[in-house]
Amino acid sequence: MRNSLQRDSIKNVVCSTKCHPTADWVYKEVRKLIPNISLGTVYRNLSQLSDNGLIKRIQDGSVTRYDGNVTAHHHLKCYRCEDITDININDLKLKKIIRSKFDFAPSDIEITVIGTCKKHK
Amino acid sequence: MRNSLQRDSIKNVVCSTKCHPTADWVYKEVRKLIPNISLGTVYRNLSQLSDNGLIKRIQDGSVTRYDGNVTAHHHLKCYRCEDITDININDLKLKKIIRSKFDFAPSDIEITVIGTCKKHK
DNA sequence: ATAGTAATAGTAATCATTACTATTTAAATT
DNA sequence: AATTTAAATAGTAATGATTACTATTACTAT
Repeated sequence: MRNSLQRDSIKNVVCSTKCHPTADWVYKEVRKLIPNISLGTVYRNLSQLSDNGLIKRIQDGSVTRYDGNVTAHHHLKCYRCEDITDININDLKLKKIIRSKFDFAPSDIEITVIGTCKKHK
Repeated sequence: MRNSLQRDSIKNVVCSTKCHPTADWVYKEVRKLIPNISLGTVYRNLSQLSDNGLIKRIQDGSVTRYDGNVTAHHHLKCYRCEDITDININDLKLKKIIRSKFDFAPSDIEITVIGTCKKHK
């Protein structure tokens, strides 16, 4: 993977927000820095960056979002404000149960909790 | 919601498989019974059925799948065979942690475990 | 400096899903 | 049983997100 200003900017945009942006949001932000960047370039680089583990791809219903937080974590999604928040949950016990009870070797666990956040209770 | 042969057939197709079918798969199956059914009818009814809690909508990456199992459950997804299996996990403790630690009122928890199933270990 | 090739901009194509519309049909009412 | 009403349908067009294509540009190894 060769250096490019476009990819650096895309990575920076994703990594300097906690809003779990969509490709389109990233496109609009990056255009402030590189006005003639192509939408295809944004998609290609978001894929490439997540394939290489430099950012994370997360699925929010049918829309794909990206996350600069690449450490293992899970998500809270408030259905009132639509905000997605990163949380840390110890899932070692869960992994153990999956292995023993279901004879399944887990490589990744995705936990999304839908509900109402403190701002909207 | 009025009776219709189309909707009944769609519901039957979804409920008599464990393969978590996509809209297109359902369309192909239902066409064996109703050859001139419209794809739009399949989409509309799948939405309607899941909005009314008669089937479940599940998100598999960017593709939407449907599940005739409407009881609370979670999923194992083998990345070798792509199979999705329903599992029961007691998530009461997790809900408690979410409430107390993150001050978040969970209404639904989605757990997807990605890994390799017993057939492919 | 040059060569080789990855990356880009711009655009077209794809694919899943939704919207539209004239017609059909379930089922409530007479 | 005939009539009415609105929900549902088939067929098709439109949408929106993502991917593919291609000529050109620009990293980087030699």
